[in-house]
Amino acid sequence: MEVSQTLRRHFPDGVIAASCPSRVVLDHVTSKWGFLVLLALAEGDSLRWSELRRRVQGVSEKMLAQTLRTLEADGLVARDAKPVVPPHVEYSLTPLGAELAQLLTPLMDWLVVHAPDILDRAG
Amino acid sequence: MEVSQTLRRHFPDGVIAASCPSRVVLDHVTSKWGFLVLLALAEGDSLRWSELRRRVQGVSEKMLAQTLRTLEADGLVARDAKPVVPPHVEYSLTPLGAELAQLLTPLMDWLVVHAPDILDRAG
DNA sequence: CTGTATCCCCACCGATACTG
DNA sequence: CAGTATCGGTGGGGATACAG
Repeated sequence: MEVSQTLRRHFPDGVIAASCPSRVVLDHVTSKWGFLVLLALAEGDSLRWSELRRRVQGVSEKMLAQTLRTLEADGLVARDAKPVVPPHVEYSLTPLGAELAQLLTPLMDWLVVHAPDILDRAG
Repeated sequence: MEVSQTLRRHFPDGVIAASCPSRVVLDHVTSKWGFLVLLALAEGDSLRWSELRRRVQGVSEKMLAQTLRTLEADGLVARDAKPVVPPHVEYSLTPLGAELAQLLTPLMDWLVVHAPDILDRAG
């Protein structure tokens, strides 16, 4: 197996610099809830706040808000607040976020399929 | 965009259960250093402890050891300690780990390419 | 060279209460 | 409905010293 040409081009010696900007985004994506929020939106549908809370099981209001704000600031998630009462807010992936989510989905697939074996072995 | 058939089959309602075993493995892979350690080994070469420390910039001895033990217990990383003095230990991906790493590499590619834009926008 | 052992902090996160 | 504000604990993780 080989790492990609892209990575080789950026890091010929195989070292990803601690100062590399990708570390920051990696932290966002691999944050406790970032991955699951992006995945929940990966179907392409807009989801309401309450629907997101339901799908990302276990997330608290605080962490959902924080995660959504981070991902929105990163340009990965779009927030659409309709000016009605009671409030109605929809979240969806931006084109950039959709690109990213396409890479996350096969990873989650693999984890779902192999997790039982892995945990059996690990005890 | 659509989530994969695999995810749909496991979670028809789009909800990944909080109790799903994949959450545990997801935590290992998305842990602060798990992703980078797997990536460092993704070239396929065996790496020595000291080489890993060099490539995964910023990791402490404690966290490298802990991460490697977790990944080894998960069957993703193989540890080969040669009975010589001074000690000589090599780490590599298992076939399972190599499968996983193949999904991680394109993700890191994407992050490296897009991180600058994302951070510019996010400030 | 390849780790373990220990101390300790603080940032993450959950729980709860409250608001437009 | 869709959040914000605040408090408190907890364990992840860094620093250091030590060991086989």
